[in-house]
Amino acid sequence: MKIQESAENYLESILMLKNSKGMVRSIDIVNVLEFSKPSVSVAMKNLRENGYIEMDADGYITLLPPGQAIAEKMYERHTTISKWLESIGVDPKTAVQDACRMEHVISEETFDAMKRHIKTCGGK
Amino acid sequence: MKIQESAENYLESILMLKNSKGMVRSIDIVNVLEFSKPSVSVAMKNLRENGYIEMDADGYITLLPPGQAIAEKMYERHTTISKWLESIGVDPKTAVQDACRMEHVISEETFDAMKRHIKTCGGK
DNA sequence: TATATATGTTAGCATTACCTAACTGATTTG
DNA sequence: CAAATCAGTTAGGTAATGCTAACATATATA
Repeated sequence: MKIQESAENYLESILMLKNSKGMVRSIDIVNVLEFSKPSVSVAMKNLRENGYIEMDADGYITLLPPGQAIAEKMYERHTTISKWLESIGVDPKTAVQDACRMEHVISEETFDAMKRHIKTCGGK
Repeated sequence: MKIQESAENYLESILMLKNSKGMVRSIDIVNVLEFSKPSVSVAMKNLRENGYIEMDADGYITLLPPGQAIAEKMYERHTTISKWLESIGVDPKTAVQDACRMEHVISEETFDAMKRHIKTCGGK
């Protein structure tokens, strides 16, 4: 199973929720992503069946190593890109929205180049 | 009909083909995008039915004003982003690939900010 | 206790966007 | 001229990703 854009997004959301409130259930993902409960339920089932997450009897979700790796990668891209967009004058809300799309479509090489560029060129 | 990412891509390809070789038929799009003939045929049918393109009896394609506008917008994004990525050290082939994805997902506001940023900051 | 609320699931559907198989019709070529 | 090639289409299929309806449970509350 090649990891899909939507799966990357769910994993990233799980990590962000874990960071912000410790424990994560499907309903929390429903609330942040604003997808329907069934959509999230099915997505979690897929992530579970493919070894990206684990769920205990109460529905609490843990990222397994492969899921954690993807989540962290997306999270780094997200924060880097959205902060950079803000620094060059994009409205914070738009910056987050656009970072959310860009983070899934760029190559490793492009992201590395962007990081180097931001370091030398900053938001100036 | 809200314009879809794939439609944006087809329209952009039509414009690029028109620029490079004057006349455009479906088969030319098949060759550059490497999609199947039926996929392109159906996509052209949709663009035709929604007033983005026109086709003469011989299958030669013309961009109608709404299609032209979208094509030009995507083309500008494409060239701006891919050149910028190259300028910050991304391999030309990767730069084009990534620009091809990014151009469809960013907002007007982000693209404008990127253009301003490139002007002041260049590739340095 | 009866009901309401919260969480999660299954089943079935819609859309987007690609695919292959099989066809038509026109033109080119041996 | 017969056969091959080229361009395009129609029909039907698949995968990803969302949706609603309906239902199962568990817990909280009037």
